[in-house]
Amino acid sequence: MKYIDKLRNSGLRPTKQRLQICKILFDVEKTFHFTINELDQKIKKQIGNKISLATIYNTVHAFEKKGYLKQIPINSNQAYFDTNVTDHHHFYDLKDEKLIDLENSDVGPINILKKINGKKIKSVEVLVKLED
Amino acid sequence: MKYIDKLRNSGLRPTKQRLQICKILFDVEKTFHFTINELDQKIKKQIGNKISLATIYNTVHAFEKKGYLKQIPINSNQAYFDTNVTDHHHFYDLKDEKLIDLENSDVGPINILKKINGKKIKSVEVLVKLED
DNA sequence: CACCTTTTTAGAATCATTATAAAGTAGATC
DNA sequence: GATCTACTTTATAATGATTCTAAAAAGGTG
Repeated sequence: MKYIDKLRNSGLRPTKQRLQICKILFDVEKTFHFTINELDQKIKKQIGNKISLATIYNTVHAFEKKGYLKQIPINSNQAYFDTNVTDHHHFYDLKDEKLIDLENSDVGPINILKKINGKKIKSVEVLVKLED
Repeated sequence: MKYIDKLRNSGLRPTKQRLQICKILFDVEKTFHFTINELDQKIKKQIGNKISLATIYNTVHAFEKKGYLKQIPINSNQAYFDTNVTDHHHFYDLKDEKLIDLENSDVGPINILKKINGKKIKSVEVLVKLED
């Protein structure tokens, strides 16, 4: 029920596929990071059936637009998404290609002094790359 | 001469193509941001002749590895490189898809409190996304 | 010059992502 | 619940950046 309302309130029809993806993404204790490919695997394993890749892309992008997911800026050959949409940062382990959350309190306040005319700040993201 | 030495000192043979790319990347007052595609265009325009795309990729990656370039972490369909390898940060204008330098002094010190066992910090990069 | 290694190159291959357009479904209206 | 319309899903093709391949070219050393 909760996801039906969530989707309806965002102007997204609560289709079977979207509800299944919601279940996988949001029906867990902890937030997590994923790629489209990893999500596809998870759907196959947990739901049994398969959802078309195009639908997965569509849904993830729709959720991102609605603010239910965010994309994490890293140089990778594929896009990483985060179910934690609160203001926080990341470690990126270059060797394992894994992301680790960095709480805001682990970084401290960041005050951007420079201003750009006519533009406003949408987000401030810190990426800390790790090596061995 | 200076680029010949620079390349030799890094264990890279100073080939015609590498020297031409050095000229374009480092023979200018200001540092700048570029994509492979933009670099390719610039080579065609400034040098006249064409360097194979594969060579441009190879060279840029070699220079990155040697620390003469760095890649900027943003979510884009293509990789952005920076000729400024000093410790600094970026604005990313989401509308224009343009990068703007953010000096360290415009951000202030960032102290990462969290430690990850067995890993050390290679870089700390701040990306500030801008919207209208 | 002769030799060996590194580099360049065109073109093919790869792989994530996006577009297409046909079939299916949700939700409103009667 | 039948009907209609707009929104979704889907398989598949298309795109586009990047990487691979393997043959030709060039650098460097003796």
